[in-house]
Amino acid sequence: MSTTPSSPVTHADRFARAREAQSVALLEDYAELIGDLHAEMGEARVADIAARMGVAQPTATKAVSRLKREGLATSRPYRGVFLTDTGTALADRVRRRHRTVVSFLVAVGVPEDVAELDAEGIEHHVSDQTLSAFDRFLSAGTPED
Amino acid sequence: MSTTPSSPVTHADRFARAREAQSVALLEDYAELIGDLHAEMGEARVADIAARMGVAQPTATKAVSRLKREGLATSRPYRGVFLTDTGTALADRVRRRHRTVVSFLVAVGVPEDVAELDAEGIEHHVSDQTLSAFDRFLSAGTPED
DNA sequence: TTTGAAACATAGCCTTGGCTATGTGGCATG
DNA sequence: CATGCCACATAGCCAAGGCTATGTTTCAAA
Repeated sequence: MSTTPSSPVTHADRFARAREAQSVALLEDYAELIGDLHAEMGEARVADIAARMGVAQPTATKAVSRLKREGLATSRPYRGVFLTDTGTALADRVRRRHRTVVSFLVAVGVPEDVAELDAEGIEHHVSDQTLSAFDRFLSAGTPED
Repeated sequence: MSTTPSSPVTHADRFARAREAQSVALLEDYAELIGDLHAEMGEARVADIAARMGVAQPTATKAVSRLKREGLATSRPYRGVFLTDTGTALADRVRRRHRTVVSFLVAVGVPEDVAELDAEGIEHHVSDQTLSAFDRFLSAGTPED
């Protein structure tokens, strides 16, 4: 009664969604990073992935396995890691979303370094609809751009 | 140039912080929920906690154990769960932050239901500085309030 | 061509946060 | 006052995402 049981979206639903988002967050980050490494140095080595993510090398290896299992990346032993088309699309989408979130936070008065820090966590929970709102806010706020 | 590698705050640092935030996120949610249940029904039973969080009952029990271990809650077997002063303070802080985030999202054009959904994940990654910016934005945007 | 260091893989362990199945305590009701 | 049901606890399992320690490849340099 107190929880408006007739509501289509329950408290529990929201938590379930947040849990879901969190479970794909790391995959998104790894995919984006691999894309960045390819752009910056022409290839993505496990050692570089580990260094950039701030994790031990076996942790990066395990993450790559998960990416492969999800169809986002490919790799052969002792060679670099490559994104599949799906993985590349994901990386691009994540990168764009990240930039939008950071720009948006800065636009509403968050210091750049703080925006960069917070965006890393926030971005994974920003739905398409919210992202659109951010985009609209940005284009409305910078007509002289 | 896209990732400003010369920055004192590295890519890895940001991920570490996001990981940190995620590890306390659930504790925050459980604490807030227990506070809500006390406010709504005078007590917080494990069964209600589980139902609201959308998890099985043993999962809620385990979460309560963690809360107790962290000094946020107390409980005796087969009795309700109670927040400590620290837990209450945390719950209040989380609740206020949640409301601010939702209000802010709505203020920038996100539909209410979507704001509610996204806030559940976003709020845990909003730093004090970013929260202040949201507050400032809200008071600036509603001078007639 | 050998070899040694760096890069990578693998094994095995931990914690967290889910789950199901099953044991136990508390309390209302017959 | 007995007993059955519901609430809760406990045991044991799983996957994810960390870690260290230790094999295995690769490659460049001697």
